[in-house]
Amino acid sequence: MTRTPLVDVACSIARATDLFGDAWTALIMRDVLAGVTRFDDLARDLGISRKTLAAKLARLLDEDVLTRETYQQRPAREHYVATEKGKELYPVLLALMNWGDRWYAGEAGPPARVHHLDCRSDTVPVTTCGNCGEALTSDNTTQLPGPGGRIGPGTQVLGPLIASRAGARSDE
Amino acid sequence: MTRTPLVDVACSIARATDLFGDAWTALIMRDVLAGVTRFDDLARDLGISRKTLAAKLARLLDEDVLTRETYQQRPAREHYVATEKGKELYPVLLALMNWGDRWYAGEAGPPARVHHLDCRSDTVPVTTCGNCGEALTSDNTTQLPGPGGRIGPGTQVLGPLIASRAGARSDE
DNA sequence: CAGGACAAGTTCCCTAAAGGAACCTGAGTA
DNA sequence: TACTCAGGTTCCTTTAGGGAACTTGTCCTG
Repeated sequence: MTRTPLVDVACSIARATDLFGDAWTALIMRDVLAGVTRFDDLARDLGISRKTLAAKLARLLDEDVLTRETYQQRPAREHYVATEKGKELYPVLLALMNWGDRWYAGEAGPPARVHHLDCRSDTVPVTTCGNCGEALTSDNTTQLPGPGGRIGPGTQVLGPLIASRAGARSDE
Repeated sequence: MTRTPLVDVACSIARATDLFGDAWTALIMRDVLAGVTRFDDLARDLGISRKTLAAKLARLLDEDVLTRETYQQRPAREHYVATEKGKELYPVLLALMNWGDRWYAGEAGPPARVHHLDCRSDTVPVTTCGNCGEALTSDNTTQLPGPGGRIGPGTQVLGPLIASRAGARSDE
């Protein structure tokens, strides 16, 4: 497939997407965070080919999103556990799930509910501003170049966009 | 590649992932929501092959995430605009970007900042409980089967998981 | 009014990543 | 010693994605 390597693109979405942007990684992380952590269970639950699963897990270990931990000594078995970095993918999963629920839940309603243990109620995740707590939307926010900003594929948007929001057009 | 069709799996993450879980769709949506809406601009900005871009856009139109709108009459040109459904993907992008920033921003810092227009400050998105407003994490939430729940690949987790959080293991 | 520029795709060929399914290996345990 | 199970590998085939050139319909300019 010769995917364009997105890692070195100066855009955090691109970087995250490079890892997370395939059909399986999100589902693997969902399962791992939900407690399905063993190779065979993952393979069975996801219906993924064992080969692909092995590759994905290797990548996730490599990226330090998952670690392998021994969960029993006698026949020495290991399973996969989310690291801090892995756990922080949870908001991404929630957002994805929430969107899927809103737009694809059939008449039967969403297939799963998220229950917030602290307030003891089923919850709908809302992405809010860390400052004021208000919900963030594409309309009430703008992207501005940050300290690490630079021009390159996938970021050329920044320059022109800032310059003029309307007729953005990057010459090469 | 013969990807397993995830659409009919009873998991909203899977459904969302089926559309969103490829390297490009997230980046296309980022650009469209940021104001890069024309075919050529997208192709140039993303460094995506025109063929793939055409395919992705067709899919997004098909899914009603984007619409085509005429933006000038004289040489009759159209561009792509996010629908309501498309705009609601924004939280997913924010979560992805936030994660990328936290874990992949180099010494230079994140490449872009999100500015919240309402409170006039650069913001960090937080995924919170729609009820109590507290931040949601994988530790303070559980997934419970919803009204549309059913067993199948990618959802088999629900049964065992609910039954016992520890030794989950789905027999077939 | 011919020639070039643009925007927006489409077509062709090639490569590599995903799927399927069988095979492998090392440690219990009957 | 034979069997089972967890956790992977290996081999082969299919196909989405990359690159880049080609196409079509409209302007614009000399």
